[in-house]
Amino acid sequence: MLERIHLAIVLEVEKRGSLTAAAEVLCVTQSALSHSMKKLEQHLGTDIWLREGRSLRLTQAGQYLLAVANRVLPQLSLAEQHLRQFAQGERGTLRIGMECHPCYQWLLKVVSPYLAAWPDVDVDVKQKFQFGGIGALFGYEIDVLVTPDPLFKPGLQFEPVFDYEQVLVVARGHPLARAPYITPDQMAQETLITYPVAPDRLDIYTRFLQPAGIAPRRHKTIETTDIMLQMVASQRGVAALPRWLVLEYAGKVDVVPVRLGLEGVAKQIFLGVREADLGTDYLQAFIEQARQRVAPAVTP
Amino acid sequence: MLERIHLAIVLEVEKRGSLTAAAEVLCVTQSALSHSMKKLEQHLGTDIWLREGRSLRLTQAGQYLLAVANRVLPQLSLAEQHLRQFAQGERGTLRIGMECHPCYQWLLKVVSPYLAAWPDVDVDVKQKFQFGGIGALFGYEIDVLVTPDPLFKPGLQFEPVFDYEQVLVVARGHPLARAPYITPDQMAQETLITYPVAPDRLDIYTRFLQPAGIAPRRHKTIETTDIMLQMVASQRGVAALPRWLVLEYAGKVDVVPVRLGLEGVAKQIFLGVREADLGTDYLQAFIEQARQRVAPAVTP
DNA sequence: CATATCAATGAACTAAATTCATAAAATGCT
DNA sequence: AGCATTTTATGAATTTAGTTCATTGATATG
Repeated sequence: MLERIHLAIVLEVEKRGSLTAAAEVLCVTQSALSHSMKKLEQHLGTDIWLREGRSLRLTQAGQYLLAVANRVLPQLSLAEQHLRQFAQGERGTLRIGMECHPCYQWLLKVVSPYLAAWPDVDVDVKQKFQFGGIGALFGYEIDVLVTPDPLFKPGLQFEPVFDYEQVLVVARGHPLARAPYITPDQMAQETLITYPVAPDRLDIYTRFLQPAGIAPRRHKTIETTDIMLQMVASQRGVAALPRWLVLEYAGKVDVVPVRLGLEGVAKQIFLGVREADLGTDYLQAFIEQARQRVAPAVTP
Repeated sequence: MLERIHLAIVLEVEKRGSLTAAAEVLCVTQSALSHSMKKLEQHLGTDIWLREGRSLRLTQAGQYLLAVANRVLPQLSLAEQHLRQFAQGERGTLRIGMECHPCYQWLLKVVSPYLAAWPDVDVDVKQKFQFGGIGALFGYEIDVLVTPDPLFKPGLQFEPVFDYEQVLVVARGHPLARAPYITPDQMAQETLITYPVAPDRLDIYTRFLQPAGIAPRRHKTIETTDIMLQMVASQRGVAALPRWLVLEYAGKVDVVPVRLGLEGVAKQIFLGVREADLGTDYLQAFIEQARQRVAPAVTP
């Protein structure tokens, strides 16, 4: 079989001019090279070199083999280099899962400096998971989960990366727009617009309406934040979003945030990872990057 | 070191789904594969597979390695296939040396069917040699020498491929055009046009003029056959060429052949090769092709 | 013409790969 | 649930392959 060593020998002999010199570079004896190549020649049924006195001259087959060596050997050493980068966590694909719709805006701000700092790492963002975000993490579908619901299970590690307040968003002209805060019963007359997820995963239900036994007049779902806010601005309904996100849109869309209840609804976003991956440099670096961006930038 | 076998294992495990199945295909035991890959993993410092129960799932590094395998392995097997073709003389470059200017026309007729029959063989034609045609053959500059002057030396083999008559070419309106043959003394008044080679390699000198102690009035040299015949047609001189070549040009240029002396000058063209190369299929095939074209085609 | 250098070669040796035997874990089947 | 089967991992034994050593023959070099 044609092996890597044969290509290396042909290349090195051509570079150094003799078997003896090549042997030195390859850290074996001249005899070893002679035996190796003789075996290859027997296997192929053709000589690689013409033996002219005490020097070697490539045959046509040898010249071809040299061309192959020049082409293939760099591919192998590059592959090894890349694999070593994988080993040291300097290269890979970071697959991020999102279980928190509005966090996308925040994620973009984390990802862009991260990509600059880790040129050999690709980032992939996924939003749909067959068995939920935790399942995707366990099943190696994703490497990081961005979620407001940490689930402390063995093998996983969750870490809070930022706190924010979930608020009600209403149009500037809305009757509730000037209230310091709203009470659950005030929602009974409103149309609520949310992302299309189960109500038990929406804080406005679990932490505001359900405890008071109130339901909104109507409930519509919309996928994208932009359209959702357009709808709110045009008085088609109200929505619940992070305060920082509302403030970011303040200049573009005519909406205002209102506190949910006297105390407000406080939230945390967590980054979940597999404990086994904690040694991976580029993953650690991502968590670090996310932590630094603890206060989401707000355009006043 | 990353070896061919490692790539083969990764590829085959992915194709068959298990180490055990791959081992069977690769004709070794499952244990051997397990040991091999463990060693590679230790060398690289990263796992190739995630061991999940009794099945293997590629890690990111593993997926990369698979991609490398898919790219590199075909290159290696193609290289082996080509080398085996070199070995069996089914592939190579046939470097032809020419020591006989007018033979070029003949060569083209041999080469074109040859190339069609041997698609994996390249043909290269050379006309200048530092140490003469024989030297080029010995020095592996060329593989075949087309020459009218065989030199029977040990290690070389010459074979006649065709006979022809060297004739004088004169314009149709030339005084000698109607003679059945010319004598050396008739040349004393003529301008002789030849290829630019030493006179002792021109038959008209060595076998016609010199024996009679005659020299032509003038001697001009021209590189190409076409121009040479144009010159002859326009009465600027006479030339010596193979009869078949003159007949080929008969339709296009107004020249006629005249025998040199009563007996004419008979010539043979030989193909010279190194004896060591006689086993090479594509070389043998070339000689065979040349032999079949023993009578140069003549357009009447 | 002596000396040094280089490739080839056979035998001895060494290291590496492979097998064998077996364990541990997990899947599938009754 | 329990048993048979399948799969990977592992340590020791074995075999194979590769390497070195010692030497020869050929050929440049001074």
